[in-house]
Amino acid sequence: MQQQELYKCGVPAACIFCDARRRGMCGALEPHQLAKLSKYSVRKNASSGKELYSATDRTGGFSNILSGVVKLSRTLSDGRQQIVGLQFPPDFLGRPFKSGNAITAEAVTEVVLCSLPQAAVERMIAESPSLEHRLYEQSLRELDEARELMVTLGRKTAAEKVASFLIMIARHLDPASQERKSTAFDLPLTRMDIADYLGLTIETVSRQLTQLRSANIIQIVNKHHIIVPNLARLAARAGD
Amino acid sequence: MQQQELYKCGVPAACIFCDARRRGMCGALEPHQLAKLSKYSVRKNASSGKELYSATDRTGGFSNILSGVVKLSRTLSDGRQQIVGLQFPPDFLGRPFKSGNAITAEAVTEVVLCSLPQAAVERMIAESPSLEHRLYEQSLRELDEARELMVTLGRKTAAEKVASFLIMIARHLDPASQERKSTAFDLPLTRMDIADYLGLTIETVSRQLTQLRSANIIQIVNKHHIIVPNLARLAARAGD
DNA sequence: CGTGTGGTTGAGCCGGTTCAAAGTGAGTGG
DNA sequence: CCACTCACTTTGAACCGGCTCAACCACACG
Repeated sequence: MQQQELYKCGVPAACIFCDARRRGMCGALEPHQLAKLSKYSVRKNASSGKELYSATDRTGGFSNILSGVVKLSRTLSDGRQQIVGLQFPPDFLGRPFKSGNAITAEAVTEVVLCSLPQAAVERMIAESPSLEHRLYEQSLRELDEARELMVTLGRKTAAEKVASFLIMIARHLDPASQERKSTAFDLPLTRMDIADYLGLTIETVSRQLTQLRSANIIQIVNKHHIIVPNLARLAARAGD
Repeated sequence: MQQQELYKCGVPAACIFCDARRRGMCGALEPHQLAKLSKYSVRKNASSGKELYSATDRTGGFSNILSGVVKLSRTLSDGRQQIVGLQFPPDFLGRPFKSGNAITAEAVTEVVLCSLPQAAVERMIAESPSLEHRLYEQSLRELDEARELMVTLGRKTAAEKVASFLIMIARHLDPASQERKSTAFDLPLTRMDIADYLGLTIETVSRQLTQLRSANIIQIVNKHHIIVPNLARLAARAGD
């Protein structure tokens, strides 16, 4: 078995079945590096609403998201909030090197993290170019998604925004849906979060969802569970 | 003189006074690497409106912006456009590794580029971790700016958008303005570009600018030249 | 000059917000 | 098991910020 071989090669027990090793940043590490890093790693659970790191408290260090969804957001002084990114497993959470940016990360569902001290990660980055390469690739992916969202925020109508959002969620929660033409999933976000993601109000989000339902493009079975019988028909409403 | 020493160390003549070497990606290279790369480099000029690379044509390779301003934008099928990033010297232009993203880069002013073939850059990235580190840092900076813009697009009023935009431009064109409290600059963008950056129409941009002028927060001397006597008063209108 | 391109200003409209009220459903305690 | 609560969602009605459409202005260029 391949897994046993890997184990023999010195992969820490906790990492063997970890998604971060298969698809996340830990995949860039040699077994001995992984062993070193895993000495400092701590498994953490956080429930919905838990702040994982914030503008003020920069001590949060870094983590791999093992399960759940995390939102990155910025809040203006008068309380207006904008979600500027959503992170799914096995994304890496945390901003290497300093940044003046006041961004908050918060769990939107139950979340399991593999948390690492900042110093250990930064040391490992310095000595492992392939780790830095992996992180660079993630930041480029985040940049692509950020630009996608900018188009949505700046130039799409409310209806197009909600359709785009549903497609984005489907892509993340059910990657295989590309091949098939239908999908179903549980929305990990509340209406409030969706509104903060799309630059809308909860009322508008709600209205657009019921409109998609009336047009038979989606079925809403219980507020969070959505069925999309025909992804192409949904995509046709996304505007791009 | 330091410059002479560097020259003795084998820095190519064309690179000696180049900003990309002092503050851009070339600063991460050893003289011999720089010499190698500069063999393939071509100085290019582009005038306003010139497409530097596009969704379809991915052959454009990479370049350093030596002077001028470049916009990155995406256009929806019906013509709606959103600018998703502005790049200033000595930024690096081009998306390493593949991306499904259909983003276009276009000169918004006269632009001078130091253009490099894609293969040469990717080879150099592979063998120089410090180069990749430099590029990673730029992508993190772009990500910070992208998120800043998302807040602007999603949650700010037209007046706040325009004020935020002016502050961003001041920061890039006159970095020393932080220390002083006033500044003046030539807007590198047309009203149309500003509108596409802020998710507004040209009319709204124009109205907000005249409103800032009426409030004596800015002076508009000739459509593009703006004077900001008191940056703090402008910042107070930016919303955050 | 006329022509064209980019910018400004005005009037009316509309998509999305605001404010208000009612609906839904999970959790809790009697 | 039901009644009660609380958080979230939906729906309705009125309002308003930014858009649309249209006219005019400024200035560069032939």
